This record gives sequence, C-alpha cells and structure tokens, in this order.
Amino acid sequence: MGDFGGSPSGLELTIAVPGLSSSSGSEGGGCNVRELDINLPASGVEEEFPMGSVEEEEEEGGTPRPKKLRLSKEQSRLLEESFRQNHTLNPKQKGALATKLKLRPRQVEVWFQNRRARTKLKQTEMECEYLKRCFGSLTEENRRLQREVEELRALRVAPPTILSPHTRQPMPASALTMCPRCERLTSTPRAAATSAATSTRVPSASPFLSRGHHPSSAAC
DNA sequence: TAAGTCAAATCGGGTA
DNA sequence: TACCCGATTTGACTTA
Repeated sequence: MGDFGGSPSGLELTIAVPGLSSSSGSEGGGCNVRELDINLPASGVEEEFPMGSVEEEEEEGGTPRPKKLRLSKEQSRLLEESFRQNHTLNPKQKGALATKLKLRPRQVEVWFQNRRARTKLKQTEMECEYLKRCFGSLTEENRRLQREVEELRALRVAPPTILSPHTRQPMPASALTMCPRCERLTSTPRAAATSAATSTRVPSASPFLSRGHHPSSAAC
C-alpha cells in the first residue's frame, strides 16, 4: 500500500529539500485489513453513525459492536481526495463530507487532524535525513580544511623561501596568493617583481609553490 | 503468541 | 466557544 492514488494512508508531501524526492510510502503495510464496513448495519446496530455516536449506548445482550472504526476504502479515498484539495475544512465542508461519507462531522475532523499530523511527521523525518546528510558533508569539508590549516601552519613555522617563477629571485610569503582553482600558492608577476628587489633569502623547495598548477586560473 | 505497526479516538492546552 | 495541535491511549491488524 502506501501511495496516494489508491492508498488510504498515503502521505502528500511537499517538502522542498534539494536532492530529495519525496518518497511517500510504505506505511500501513497492513492495510489489507478486514473491511468492516461501518456503514452497513451489519451487526444490526447502527444506521447513521458507525460507532461512538451520541445516541447509541450499548444495548445489552446484543452482538458486540466493533469497538473501533476502520474506514472503508471508499471513505479513505474520498477523504484523501478532499485532503489533497484542502488540508483544512470549514464547518460547511466538514458537514458535507460527513454526510457524504456517512460519518459524524467529528470523525471527519479527527481524520483531518490525524492526517495533518502524519504529513507533518513525515516532512520532519525527511528534513532530518536531509540535515544529517548536510552534517556529513560539512564534517568532511571541515576535516579537509583543518588539514590544510595544519599544512599552512607548518609552512609558517619554517618559512619557506620561494623563488619567483618570473625573476628567479626569492620572494616573501606575503607576496603569495592561493590559486582558487588548483589551491596552490602562486604569485602575481608584480608581486614577484617587487619581491625580487627586497628578498635575500636562500631558495628552498615548497610543495605549495605553483609549479604546474592550473594555468588558466585568474589568480595564476 | 508476543511484539510491532498503524490509525481512530481522546485529552488538555492554546488561540482567534 | 469552536477549532487546532501535540501528546497519548486504544484497538485492529500483521509479522516473526
């Protein structure tokens, strides 16, 4: 069971979560319940209202009437249909629907309340799943950035002397920028030129130097 | 047959 | 006061 077209308990979900398609579903695996048609005076008890109606107190010695209403498929279908059109009912609609379904208005009202609750619960579950996934990817991203920070800190402890690729002169770290595409350190020709005049450091290799980094990047 | 699931119904509080 | 909502209870039904 478990979809809207046919299922009495299918949930209509409209959650707007990127990358999530609303999979309604599943629930009520056991809705192949015995269709006790509460509208039929089968047990000779009720005509208008199925159970718990105001006027019917238990008649002694009679066949025990079902204690709990199970809506027929047709009733559920009509209720679902009307729920799809409107998630709340005004008193007029409620009365009309109740008459149509041969239920008490209160029962229609309760059905809509429970239906709204189920919809909300389902939406909350889906949001929860989505947020879990967000948390996972953000944790991963955080780890990656932490590693990067540590690597950069290591560079600061023993400041590398980087040769300008343009002038072959050592340049200060302040003249370096990060290429946003390939995430390597690089320098602008202007910075390299100015650094050439001031720096006197001995060259050493750096794994972050822009050797072979992305050539078409703007920062490169 | 006990445990689990689903949905109808109830209860109590908040609100327009 | 009627209505809604969240929490809870209750009973029908399924499943392991």
